Amino acid sequence: MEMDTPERSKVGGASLSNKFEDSPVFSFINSLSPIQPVKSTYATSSVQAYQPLSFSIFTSPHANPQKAPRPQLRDDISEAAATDTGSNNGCSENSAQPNAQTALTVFEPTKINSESSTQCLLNEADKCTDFDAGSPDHNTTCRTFKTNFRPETNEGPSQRKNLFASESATSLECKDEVIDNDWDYLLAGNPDDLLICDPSTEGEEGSDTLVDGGADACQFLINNTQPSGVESHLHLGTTNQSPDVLVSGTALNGKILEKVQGGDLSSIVHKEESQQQRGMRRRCLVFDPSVSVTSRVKMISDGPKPRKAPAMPTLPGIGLHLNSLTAVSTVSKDLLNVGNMSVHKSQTKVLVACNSLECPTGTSEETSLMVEESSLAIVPIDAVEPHNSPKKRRRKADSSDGDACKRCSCKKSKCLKLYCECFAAGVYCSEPCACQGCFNKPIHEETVLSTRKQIEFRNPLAFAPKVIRTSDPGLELGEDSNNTPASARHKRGCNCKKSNCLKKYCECFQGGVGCSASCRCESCKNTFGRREEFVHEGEGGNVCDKEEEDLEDSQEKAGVKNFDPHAVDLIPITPPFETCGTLVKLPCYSSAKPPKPTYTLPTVISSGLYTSRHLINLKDLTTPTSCGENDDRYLINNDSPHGGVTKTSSPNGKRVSPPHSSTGASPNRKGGRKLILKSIPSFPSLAGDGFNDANNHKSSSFSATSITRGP
DNA sequence: GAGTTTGAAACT
DNA sequence: CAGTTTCAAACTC
Repeated sequence: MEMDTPERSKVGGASLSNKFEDSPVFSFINSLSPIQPVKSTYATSSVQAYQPLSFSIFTSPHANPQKAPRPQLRDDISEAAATDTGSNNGCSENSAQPNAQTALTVFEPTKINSESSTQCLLNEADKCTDFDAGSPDHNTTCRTFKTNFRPETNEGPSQRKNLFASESATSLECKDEVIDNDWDYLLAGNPDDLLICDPSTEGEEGSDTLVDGGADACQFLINNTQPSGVESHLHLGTTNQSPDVLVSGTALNGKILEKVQGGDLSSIVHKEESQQQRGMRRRCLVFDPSVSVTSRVKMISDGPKPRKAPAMPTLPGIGLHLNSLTAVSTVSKDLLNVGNMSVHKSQTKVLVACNSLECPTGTSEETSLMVEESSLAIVPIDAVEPHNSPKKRRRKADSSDGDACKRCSCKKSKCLKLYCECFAAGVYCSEPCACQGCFNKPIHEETVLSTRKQIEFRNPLAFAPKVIRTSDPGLELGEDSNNTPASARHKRGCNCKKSNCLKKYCECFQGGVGCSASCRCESCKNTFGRREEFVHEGEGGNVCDKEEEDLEDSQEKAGVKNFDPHAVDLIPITPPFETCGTLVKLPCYSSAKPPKPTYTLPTVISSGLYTSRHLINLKDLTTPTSCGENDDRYLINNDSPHGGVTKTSSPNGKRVSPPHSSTGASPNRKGGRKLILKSIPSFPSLAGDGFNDANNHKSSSFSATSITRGP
């Protein structure tokens, strides 16, 4: 295609990092790119935005892979693979199988919303640019997930560093391998779709902190094929590919699979690196992100003894803070626009970053999940970023469109009290925060933990989610079972007097749940269910239908956005989106009568954990606004005797209700993917049993993260 | 953007 | 445990 030249140029340029010129990778790339590296002129696309990042990995200036003709790339790759097959070139040591037939397909592009992906990508790019590019202190990490996660994957390359979805990525793949950066690349066919840049990954394997280089960070580039007909785009996986195949492919010991798919055809290049040679390091694999994630998770448990993460590793990068995710007020929109999600895994850690378009200006929120064998932590990637930086402020301002990205603004609490939403959510403050004198940072980890412990000692439920959605409220709340399906209740109950539980002052209302018997509110008019009616819920639901209309105005005023539960069906759930967006907000359906489909987003989605060792909070994986059903989607405890999908405790102590039998049947789930977090430690309490509990689950820790697609 | 209102958290 | 104070978010102008 006409695009070939530029792309190749880009690729070549990218690969031509000074640093790596001598590397075999470089050679390989060259072989792939006959065209002399040229400074990329493709600046427009998001890809470009990423490029700096991607290249930063190699510490070289970047070329920008823009729309490179996928086919071309693929072809190149295939050729390279074929060529390399006989060679020791790291890129395709093992069997490159140019033949699409053999390609492993993990990914189903068809269900992904290409536009969304694209858009997200663009945003990502911006974000990358915004956040990372300029932050010398931060490891630039741009991550984008554009793929679907699949639970099936059992194994993956133990350490994957980067997945590049663009041509450049492709070229880089090989290079990387040689370089011994431990990067794994996932090549997604559509460069637009995916781009992951993780410069940080340069650390040695086993390096503890992402900050340090994110040494082992595993990043996935997942990409969605763009139906747009970009035939040239590379696709990962095809619709019908069975996960098994993928699994097997990934399962190859020490083998690196590089898969490039273009359209229907996919080619896979298997790279095999003997573990003896590279130990855990495995190279390029193009595959479904889910696989990656899972693999990583698995690795965590299997991997070398996890080192304690020092300070919170934070990768500045593109990402969506889980926290911010909560802020999304327009769920459906957001879901559609879901940003990216990337997972970084070091031997002992997994970093997951989600980006969403929610942050319009690239003020994206970045959240990273760090997982260690014994712990799971979600931390804002940019947590270490200084607060109040102009950049941050700008972001915050930019997020004015909604709650997205909004974080704390503590002035006196040092972000060490529950006043601080970040702290309360179990996450470190990050760039979007406008706090002053903040101690809620990785560098003050001990202080944070001790404070947290102190607070928990005082109130064991202090860090528990304020709002719990469950299909069995009674179960969650310890209340008498009232059979209110999927109703969520404020765990502690509000105490509103003047807001009538119609404003965000009311935690119940904010959480999109009705007031419960535990509330002490006055003149409750909570549209999600009034306290007075709570007692009647068991009889028929608690929603005040008759007042709904009148209350809608109130909700709107309160910033509560209407959420169309059915929108989910419309949303092509890409893992990233789904993961991010859904985590934040998913429609809750009551088996009976759904509460008014209005949801409010918590300002901060708690999902983090401070400690490297202890799982702190993922509570908002099952965000307050999410229902148990959704929770089930995301949190699954395989260890559970219930067959893997059972009540799982969120890190934040939020319990996840087992999926209803009906859940699977939910139309909404149809075609949906699930993100499964296995064995997430239960209540993250640092002080009490929760802690132990978490430890009990420690073994499994983040055993699995995946999104499964429904039938 | 500044000031007010609100209710949770913290304190006594 | 109750009352008061402190705090930061939510809200209003």
